[in-house]
Formats: sequence, structure tokens, C-alpha cells
Amino acid sequence: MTEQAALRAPRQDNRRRQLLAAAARRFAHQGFRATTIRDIAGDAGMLPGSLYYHFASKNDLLLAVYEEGVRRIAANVDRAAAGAADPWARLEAACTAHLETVLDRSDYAQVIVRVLPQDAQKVSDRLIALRDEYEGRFVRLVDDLALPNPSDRRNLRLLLLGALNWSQVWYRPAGDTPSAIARQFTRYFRRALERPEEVR
Amino acid sequence: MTEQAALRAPRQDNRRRQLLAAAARRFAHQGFRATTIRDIAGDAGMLPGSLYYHFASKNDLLLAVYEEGVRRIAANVDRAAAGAADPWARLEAACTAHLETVLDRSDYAQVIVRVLPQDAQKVSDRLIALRDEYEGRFVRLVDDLALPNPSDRRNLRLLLLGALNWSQVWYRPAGDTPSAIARQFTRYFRRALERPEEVR
DNA sequence: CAATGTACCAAACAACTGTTTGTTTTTTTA
DNA sequence: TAAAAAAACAAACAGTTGTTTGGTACATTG
Repeated sequence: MTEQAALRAPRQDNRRRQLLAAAARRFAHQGFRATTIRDIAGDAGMLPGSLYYHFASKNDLLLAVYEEGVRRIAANVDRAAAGAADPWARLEAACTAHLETVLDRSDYAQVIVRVLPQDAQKVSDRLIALRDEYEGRFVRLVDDLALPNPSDRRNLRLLLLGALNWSQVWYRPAGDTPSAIARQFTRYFRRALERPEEVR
Repeated sequence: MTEQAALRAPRQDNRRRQLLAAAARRFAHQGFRATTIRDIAGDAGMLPGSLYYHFASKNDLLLAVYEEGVRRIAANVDRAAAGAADPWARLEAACTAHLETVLDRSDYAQVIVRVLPQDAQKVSDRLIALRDEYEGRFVRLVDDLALPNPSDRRNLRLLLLGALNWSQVWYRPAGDTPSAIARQFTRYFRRALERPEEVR
């Protein structure tokens, strides 16, 4: 029972990361269910069964992509926010980083927006937890704003993040750049919020 | 060649509509690819093969759901907009009707938001055309607004519709009602737009 | 260099998928 | 009420799916 298996470091030529990258690209571009194990394994130049040496199931693979996605987008957002002085600039910087990452920079992050947790029932709880952990940053960013009418910060955040995330549906590289879109969106957002609501 | 097949009216108990309703419910709640022909046929109380008497393929079934969805949500939006006097009230009424239909009232309409055209490659062109036809209403509604800075109406529309549509992801019946959400969203929207952009 | 675990191959499996086919039941209509 | 069309059944098909199994090449390490 107590016999310890001799552990050895993974090989140099380990292709786990290639599989993960291929999965992220496929999940991001064609969705979770439309992507087959054969697609992913083929992209990484191996046979379908070999993938199971690295990942226990397709669901686990999605979970791994999600984790990497959160890691990347969170790092980008945190770095951007840290470079801004006041709360409004922080929010705008965070939104820009969010959108750039999702639209341009990371298939991993795109998966978080595109693939719904319910697509992988058995790991959906953990997917939701990952989403929540990431979005907590925006809760705090919005909380820090000095608003004339501070109620309904929740709806405001949902409005902004929703508009940003939905851009994945209509965004085409030919049009405005992600940062231009983010800048414009947050500017409207700011104008809406800095102006106190008039009594009707 | 000219022999005319004797046409007869469909039966009274035609179950085509039941199939369509079942498909709409399934597509709306679990997505297109996760829904099987057996699910839908079973919901309507028939065997999988029997479905093909009414619909040529799963794709065609989705197309029919989409068409019905556009018909319903467009009717709701048009009716709401027609009852409002000025352009801003029209837009707000339209948004409210849109959101209520998508969140509460119609599985058919929910499918339009939830199921991406690329999920059914062979009919994706027609799905996109249906979406565009519907969204054209909002193009016109936004065009009618008197804006201090009338540029970028497109981005404004995308922002608003995106925020509305994304609510499908986080909406829970326990919280705010769809109309409350829509009212709040459009109010922010209006405040953002009525205020001229300051020169920096 | 020998041995040990890593990483992959090769082949299959069982379940599920959309769809087709031939037949039967049910309803309508003349 | 008999003929004809409509609507469903019953059963299968062919392809795809995620996954498993047993074997093997290779890199790493003592």
C-alpha cells in the first residue's frame, strides 16, 4: 500500500502542450461538441487513442483549456489594470485587455467565452467556478468606481461584460480593432454612469 | 409529366407543430448539437424515423425553428415599437420586447440567440439572413435617434444588442424581470448617448 | 549499458448519431 | 363505405463518437 511509484520528470519532447493548444484552437473556432478527439489528436500529429495518455477525458481536456484560459486572460487584465491610476482608467484598461485577449490573442480565453459550462456536464461546476473567479475582478473594478447612483453595480457590470463578450459573435478582423471597440464601449459606459440619473 | 398529384389537406391532428415546439425547447435549453432527433421525436411521442415525414433533416428543422423564432420576436418587437411616440421610447420598447421574448416568452426566439448559424453549415446562410432581417429593425431604430455625435451608430447598436443577448447566459428567473433589465439597460444607453462626447 | 517508466501506436469496442426503407395504421374524401 | 393519401411504425444502416486495451519504441537515469 505504501510502495511509492518511482516518479520521473516528463520528457523534453512531451506533446501535452501541443494537444492543449490544438484543443483550444478547435474549441474556440468550432465549439466543444463539434470538435472531436480525432480533430485534436490529428492537429497534434498523433492518433486519437494516444491523447488519453495525457488527458483522462474530453471533459478534462476542456477543463484544462479553461484553466489555462483563465490564467492567461487574468494575467493580461491584471497587468493592464495595474498600470492605470484612477478607478475609471483601471476599468477601461481591464476591458481593453479582456477584449483584446478574447478576440485576438488567445484561443484559450476565447473558449471561456464561447463554450458554456453546461456543454460538459460532468465538469460544469468547476468551469463555472473558473468563470466566477475571473469575473470577480470586474466586480471589484466596478465596486471601486465613484458613482452618483451606486445602486445596481451588478447590472452595470453584466451590461458591460455582456456587450464585450457578445462581440465575439460579430467581430471580424477586417473592422475595428479590439482595443478600439473596447475603448469606445467603455467610454459610453463611463458617460452613462458619471451622469446622475434624473428623476422623472 | 403533367400528371398532377392529388393534393389533400393535412390532417387535423397534424403533429408537425408539436415537433417544432419540442425542437425549439430542446435547442433553446441544450443547444443544437446536444439535441438528438430521438430527443425531439420522443418529446412529441413518436419514433425517430417518423420525424422525417415532416422535416427533411435536422438542419431543416433548425431552419424552421429559426423562421418561427424570427416571426415571433419580430411581431413582439414591432408591436411594442408601434405603441411608442418618440424614437427613444420606440427603442426602449423594442429592447424590452426583445428581451422579454428571448428570456421568458419564446423558446423559438431563444434559439436565434443561442444557436450559432455555423452549427448547421448547410443552412447557415439562411440562418444568417434571418438574423440580419430581424436585426435590421434595430438598425433603423438607432438611425432614428437624434444623437449629438451621430457617428458609430453601428457600434452602439452592437453594444446594446450584445448586452441584451448575453443576458441569456446569466439570467435567472429568480432575479430581476426581463422588462426591468431591459429598462435599466436602455436607460443607461440613453444617458450615454444624449450626452455629447467631450473633446479631450 | 541495462532497466525502467514515458509516450505513443494499432486496433478495436460499444454506444450513439442522423437517416432510410418497407410496411402498417389512421384519417379523409368521393 | 371503399379508395387513396397522410402519418406513423418497426427495424435497420452506415458512419461517427469517446474511450479502452495490449503492445512497442524511445528517452532518461542509475
